[in-house]
Amino acid sequence: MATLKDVADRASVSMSTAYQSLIGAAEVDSQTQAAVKAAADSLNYELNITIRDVAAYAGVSVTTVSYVINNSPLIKPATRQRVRNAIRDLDYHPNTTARNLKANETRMIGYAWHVAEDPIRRNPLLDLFLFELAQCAEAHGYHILTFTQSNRSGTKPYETLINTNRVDGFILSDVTYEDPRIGYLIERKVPFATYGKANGKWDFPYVDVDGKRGIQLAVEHLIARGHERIGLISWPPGLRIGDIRTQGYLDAMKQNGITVPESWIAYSANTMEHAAEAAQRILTNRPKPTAIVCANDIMAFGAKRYVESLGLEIGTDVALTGYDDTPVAELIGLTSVRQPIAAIANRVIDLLMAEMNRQRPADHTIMLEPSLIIRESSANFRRG
Amino acid sequence: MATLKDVADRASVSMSTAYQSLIGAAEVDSQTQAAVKAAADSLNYELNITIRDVAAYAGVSVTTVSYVINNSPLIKPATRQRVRNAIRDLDYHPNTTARNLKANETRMIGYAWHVAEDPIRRNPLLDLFLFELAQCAEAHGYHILTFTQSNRSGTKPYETLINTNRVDGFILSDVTYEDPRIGYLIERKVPFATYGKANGKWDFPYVDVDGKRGIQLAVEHLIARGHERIGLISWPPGLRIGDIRTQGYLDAMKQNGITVPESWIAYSANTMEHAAEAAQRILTNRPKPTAIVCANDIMAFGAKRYVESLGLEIGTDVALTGYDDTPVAELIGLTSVRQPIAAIANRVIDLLMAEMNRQRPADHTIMLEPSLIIRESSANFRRG
DNA sequence: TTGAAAGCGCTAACAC
DNA sequence: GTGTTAGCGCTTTCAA
Repeated sequence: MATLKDVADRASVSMSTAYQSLIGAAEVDSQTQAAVKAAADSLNYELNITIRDVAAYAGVSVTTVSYVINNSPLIKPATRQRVRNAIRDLDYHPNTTARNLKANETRMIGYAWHVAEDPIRRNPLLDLFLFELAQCAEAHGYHILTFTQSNRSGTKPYETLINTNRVDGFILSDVTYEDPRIGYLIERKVPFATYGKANGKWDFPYVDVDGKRGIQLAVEHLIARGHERIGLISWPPGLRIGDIRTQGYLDAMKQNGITVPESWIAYSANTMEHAAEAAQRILTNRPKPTAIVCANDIMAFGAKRYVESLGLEIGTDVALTGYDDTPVAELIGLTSVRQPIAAIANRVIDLLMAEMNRQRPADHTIMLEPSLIIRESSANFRRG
Repeated sequence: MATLKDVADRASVSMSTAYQSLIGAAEVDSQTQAAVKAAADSLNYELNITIRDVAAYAGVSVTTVSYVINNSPLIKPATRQRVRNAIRDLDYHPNTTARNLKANETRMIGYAWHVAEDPIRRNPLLDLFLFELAQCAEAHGYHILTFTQSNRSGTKPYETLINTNRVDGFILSDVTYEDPRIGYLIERKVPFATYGKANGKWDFPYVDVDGKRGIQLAVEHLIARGHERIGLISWPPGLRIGDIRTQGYLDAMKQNGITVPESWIAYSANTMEHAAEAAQRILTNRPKPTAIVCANDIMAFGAKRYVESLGLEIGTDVALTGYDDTPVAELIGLTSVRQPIAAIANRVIDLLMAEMNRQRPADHTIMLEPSLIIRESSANFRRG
């Protein structure tokens, strides 16, 4: 392949003129432009500025240009300036692929989220999380490659991406207790960091949010508002996240000296209908509970439906809290526990960056605090 | 850098044994393993199977291996099989970066969505859309690079990605009337396809959903249910998408011989509060409208709030329809217009693939049909 | 039908 | 401080 210099030489113009001509700049008269274009054609040259063009333009070697690009302190200021000017004049941008080949890296981070067949198990916070993730990654010179992963695909998509050198590392979310991806990535020695903790047997960097604390915030808020008979709707025992939230409720109640009869707790599948039934079971207690804490926003929504079907008012007759602070919580004025999405993304990227530099910090398991967003659903308690 | 063959020679074992030893296979006795590892160490070799290792293992040249990888018909079946075995035995995977450098492509597609400061303008369907996008791209051997783009960033992020050879093309969504990204990409001759139409002056491939038709579906459904006095809540005129939906309503009413007084139409900003006020304005008409069509789900939610505050029942006293079929619509039983997300993603990727092969089909502007998801909010009409 | 070798654009050891 | 040059792993022309 010919270079820009070859074209310039053949057309008997400066490299600058050749470049200007090829980009069709108005500064160059049309006759010269035509001559240069003819020269380029005859050499079968297509405009594509490389490090060699910059070197030729600046009258230095490619090494020098490379050093300038990479901010090496070796280069004399005058030379550096000359190269910088060349880079500017030719609008040069280093080719990432070539760099990556040389460095054997991609500066790409793989991320997949779960798409369940169950439509209710969607990912309402994906837009926020992914945006933050991408932003943090970009701040470190990386980009996010989003790929697909069905429920049954296991480690396959990860394998492929690693084997074809598509990514340097991964961010995982929706981590399960015995997540096969974690074992696999550890074995393959591929850097990764997760949002969510696993079983504790593996040692790997993760960020988690204190789910116990989240529920405690909700319970304590209700107690402060004067509630004492507080029910709980949560997932049936066995699910890590559900167990943690249930425990948070039990702990908070105990700490406040409230004895919880079994009938204040109702387990529910993750649908409005089941949650509505769960609310019904709780509210048949006498005396009737005045508040219900829910393990997520969907369940809270179901509970709300049931309460309103009784002709009672949410926030006044029965207080309600959710979890996750999904858009629906804002919409229906539901007090909900918010996870610090931006902070999670930041920290998990930080952890991954450390992994990729093969320097795992001592504190590579990070626990973040949730916060309670108070809305109308728990605002005004009319003491019965 | 030494090759696997060098290591095998130094340890006086076969390449197969050398490979097995280095991956720590149980089949190789520990003494041999140690010897091979020592040889690798002394050569400063790190296991990394390249096309040259495969060639050496199969006793052919790299050219032959390359041909096999790329399914060239030139290779004799026996040779092909030998190479295939070598690839299998060494678990070889071609390095994508090297291929990309050679081919001057990345097999990456850039995609960014809008993240507005306004939290209500979130992207509740991103999880679906992005998943479908990634899936279709992967079927073509491409991956999605998600990057960030604030409201004010204009074409900058696109520029950077192009200049650094990060992507081969783009998918755009949230396209505005005079979207600067479109002009820029056309000028730079970078392949792209959009979800959403622009002003019509530019010629580029896009997929759009017939918004007029969507509203018509809603109106016709309501009329079929016996409604005649049907109001509309939409964005104030001037927004492309809003204007289309408003027009859909006007057309459908006209086609059904219903004259629409101005007071049946209320414009609203995209919040529940404004939509509630809009609903109020509509419902002060006498005789009172029995149904309200909304330009999106958020507005429908606001309208629902107002209707219920009147002690009226949605679906029985006042029918309501939304648009977008966001998760909230399902949750509250809102009849809503659904865009065919999977089909959109499929078609837009198809269009982009064609662009990247520099072969734009004649039908490169595609209009897809929405569908109406009927739920309780328009289910039972009690004729006044 | 297969192989030798040039080269994609870049980095960095080594030489001067 | 700067230049020469050998690769990174792959594809592909040209030759045999």
